[in-house]
Amino acid sequence: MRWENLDQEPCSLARTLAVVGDRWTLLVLRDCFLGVRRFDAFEKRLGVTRHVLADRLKKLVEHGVLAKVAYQDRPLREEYRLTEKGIELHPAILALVSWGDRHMADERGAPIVHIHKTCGHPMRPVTVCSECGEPVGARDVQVEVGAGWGEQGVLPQRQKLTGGGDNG
Amino acid sequence: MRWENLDQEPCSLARTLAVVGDRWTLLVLRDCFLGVRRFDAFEKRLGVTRHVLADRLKKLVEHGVLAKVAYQDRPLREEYRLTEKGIELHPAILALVSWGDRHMADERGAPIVHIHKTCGHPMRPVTVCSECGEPVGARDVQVEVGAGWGEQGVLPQRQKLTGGGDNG
DNA sequence: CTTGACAAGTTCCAAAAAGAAACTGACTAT
DNA sequence: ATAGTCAGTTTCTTTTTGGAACTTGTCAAG
Repeated sequence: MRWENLDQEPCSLARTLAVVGDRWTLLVLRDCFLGVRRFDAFEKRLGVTRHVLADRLKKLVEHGVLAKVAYQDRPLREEYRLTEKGIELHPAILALVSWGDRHMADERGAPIVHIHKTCGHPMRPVTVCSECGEPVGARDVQVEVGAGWGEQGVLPQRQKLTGGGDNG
Repeated sequence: MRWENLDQEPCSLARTLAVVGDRWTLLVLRDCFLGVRRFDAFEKRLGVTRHVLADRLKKLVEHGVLAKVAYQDRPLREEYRLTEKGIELHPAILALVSWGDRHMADERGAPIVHIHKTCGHPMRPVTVCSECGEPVGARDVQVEVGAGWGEQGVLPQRQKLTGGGDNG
């Protein structure tokens, strides 16, 4: 399968990865959440080549994750800002960061700390169920075919996840 | 910056992406959560080339996200199972899937539905603060340098995110 | 008027990675 | 003997990336 066809897959993860499933794209978005907006700033902070950066920014704009906004005329200069669609990637990025904090940090601990403004404390993200509000782990969810599935494939026979628990 | 140095960055997202920040790796993990364990099964379901699949599985094993477990001798056959470290990627994958359901689905809706076994309802993941339990959005968090930051860089001047709200 | 700086790219080439498809090795079934 | 299964490896071609220089429009200094 090729990258270009990934957004046709009957899988929301594949479709999401068609937009952000690239080594640089998520780092660009991380910087967007930190307030970076300009081409040069992305380049200096990320160490990505201008070539690739231009391509990734263009794709993010095409997918409506970023918007190009002029901040001066003569010469025309444009910066990149998160759209609402882009801002909604925050939970996903937060979850990836949290995993890295837990499993990839060195002995000094997490490189950056997230302060929850509402309560004022350093926080970790916790994933809960939208219906009952209880925390959700991998073993607490069961997957079923939904309306958008189509006819293309079939779910694999469910196996138990490693480490105990019951997955049907 | 090269892919190989990414896990040295003082950023948990970069370090996480050094492990899973690849177009195929997250799709492999998605299938792991669906119960897929064998080389052939991954290949058939993903449409990835055997070459790349072998490479990604090897890297996931090296990083301790998957474990290789023999399921028969003569001939030796091994399958890949999520470790606890791998299982903890579930919130991140769920968040990416949820974004895709919301922003990349066609008119028929989400391809697959997640049922929360504890309460029995179809669910979306909601990210809440570990300290106060309130939902957390991008505009509710403030980023500060933590103990693991080192001396390598500096946080950018914080800008307001697009679409209202106040980010200090 | 010429030079230099700034910002946001584009162009060019060599190197690395990915795609496609055949090949290997240790078996089992017919 | 022949074919099939499974988990890869090898070979070859195409695509993508990394690195670095070049372009365009404008302002400021000398």
